Amino acid sequence: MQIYGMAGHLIRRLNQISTHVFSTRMMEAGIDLTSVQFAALDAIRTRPGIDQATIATMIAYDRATIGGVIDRLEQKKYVTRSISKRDRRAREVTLSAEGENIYAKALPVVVALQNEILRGLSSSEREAFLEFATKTIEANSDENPSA
Amino acid sequence: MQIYGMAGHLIRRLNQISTHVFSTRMMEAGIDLTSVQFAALDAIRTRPGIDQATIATMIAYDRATIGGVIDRLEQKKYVTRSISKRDRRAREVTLSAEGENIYAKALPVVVALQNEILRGLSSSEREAFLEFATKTIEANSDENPSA
DNA sequence: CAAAAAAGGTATGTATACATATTTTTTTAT
DNA sequence: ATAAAAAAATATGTATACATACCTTTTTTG
Repeated sequence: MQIYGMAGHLIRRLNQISTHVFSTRMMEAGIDLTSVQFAALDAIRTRPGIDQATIATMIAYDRATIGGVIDRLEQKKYVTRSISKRDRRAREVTLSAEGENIYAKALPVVVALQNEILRGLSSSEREAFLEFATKTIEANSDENPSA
Repeated sequence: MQIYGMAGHLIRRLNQISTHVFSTRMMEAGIDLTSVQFAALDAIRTRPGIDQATIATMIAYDRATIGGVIDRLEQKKYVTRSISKRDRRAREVTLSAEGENIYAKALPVVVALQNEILRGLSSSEREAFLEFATKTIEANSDENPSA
């Protein structure tokens, strides 16, 4: 087993843990949202009437995935979708009242669970970790803006 | 947008970058392996005749996912699967000659791309990052051995 | 302005990723 | 030794995740 100490393996495990903490805490709070769905709600809330391609860019996903995510948010009545009058290719997505409610309910839970993900690190270590992560992401975006 | 600085979001982006670098470099090298498939080959190579549940535990996946991964490795002729004589529930998985070859071809590529993922960090920062990641994973495994 | 390029969305296909249920087989407990 | 519990696979269902192709609409360009 040569892979245990590799960056790729460790990062995948971190993401696995992060996702697990997220779903556990949301479930406990009685909130039916995945982390992508929450991120999408967050983007839509910031820019009401946003189109799907912009949501995808903002939260770093591809259009196809976001299409499916918005489908499910629409099914749950958290967002509404309508064809834009300015650009008939685009769908304008907006939070419903239920969407605002679930977002307000979820936000404190989501904020609280962030430190839980990094449990095991001290405050200063957490800060350093997040800084290294940010730097890594920036470096890779510079190299490959499409990724 | 409240999510940009959150641990969960940054970790997902890291994983996205990591996966992207992995597939790009493997593709360039003419190797048809995903990161999970490589991890599985690595585990099988370490313990020839290993069963799927043990593979899953070693590389931190669930059995259902690994079942599909082994299916695809078998289709590509990189592994062989047979019912264990000691335990007829279990499938003994072993690398084929082609599997050994592709592993040998892939390993240097995989090793080389690890630092590329963390480009943007200095050597000492890379080391610190990997240490923080390891610590985080350990802390979460202690809290939740099943995760 | 008409052809070409680009952009938004959807469709399709592949590969995770994991929860839950089911089947088969083995192990444990009485 | 037998019923019960546990374990290994597989099956099923849901949700990413992303590449590629396609359709429609808009923008750009000659």
